[in-house]
Amino acid sequence: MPLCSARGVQLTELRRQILELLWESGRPTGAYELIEVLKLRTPRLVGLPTVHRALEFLMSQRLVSKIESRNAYVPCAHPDRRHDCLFFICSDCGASTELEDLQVELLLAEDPTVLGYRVMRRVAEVEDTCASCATAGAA
Amino acid sequence: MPLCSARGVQLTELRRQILELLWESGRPTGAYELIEVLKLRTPRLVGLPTVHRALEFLMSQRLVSKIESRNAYVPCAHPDRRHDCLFFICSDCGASTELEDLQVELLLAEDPTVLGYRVMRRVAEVEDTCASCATAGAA
DNA sequence: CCAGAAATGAAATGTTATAACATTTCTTGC
DNA sequence: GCAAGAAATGTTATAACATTTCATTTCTGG
Repeated sequence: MPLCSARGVQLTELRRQILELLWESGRPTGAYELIEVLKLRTPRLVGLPTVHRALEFLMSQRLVSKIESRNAYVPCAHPDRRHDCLFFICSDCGASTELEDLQVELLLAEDPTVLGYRVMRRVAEVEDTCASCATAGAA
Repeated sequence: MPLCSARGVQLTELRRQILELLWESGRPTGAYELIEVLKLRTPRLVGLPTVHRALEFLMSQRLVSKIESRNAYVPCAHPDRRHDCLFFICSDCGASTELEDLQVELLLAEDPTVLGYRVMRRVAEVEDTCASCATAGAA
């Protein structure tokens, strides 16, 4: 059974399309860039708020994450599980890797309760050149 | 010996003033808000690029960190040591707490090298209501 | 004092996100 | 089927955050 109908929400055409674009892109992609690509593929013109609403929906369903340090969005590999990922972003090519790290998850979950925080949202991002870009740069 | 002169850089009047404001504010503060407060205190009118340049300088000296999920800035408690902090941000009152967490630091530093990343920049932010706001809300 | 470097000022523009309201589309009970 | 309500989308305007560009001032070392 499709994930969205199981949750009682709709993965509409637009939302599905945006999610697809994010998977195809392979790197964190901004809302404006998504609009540009949509222009090339569909007859209708999609407005910026519409895209943001779709992204917001996709994030609420854990199908997409926002990379805060880039103001960009990436598809999430594990929408079925509630967990937090660590994102690695290459400052050179912009590619990102999602790492499921149980230790980081645990730490980010436990420390704040000591401080009196109950946690809803976690952001963990790391940036530098990835292996292939570092190799290319050294050559 | 003052930290900045020891490093061969200048903590000018403007930079010092902005750093002070951040300490006084007690919560992540945006560039536009800083300008507003500066208006009230100094005769001269400070432009947005000027503020961003000052913030950039302060960040380069590890005197200030940017909270990416808020587009806001906080003073850094440990400018003398190169390390990474975890920030807790209250979604209610907006207050932030800086936590020096060696475990998180270690994890964020080691995982990426496995993936072929060399790390320069790390972002770790956690958000939810702090203890006092949670208490106030429950009452 | 002078020359060069560093820092700041000012105007315009770029980028990202949201508010407010109208319209359309999709269900759902009848 | 069809009306009523909910959900989603369209549209315009505006808010919020950041950078480019170039001119001017201030500082610093010789």
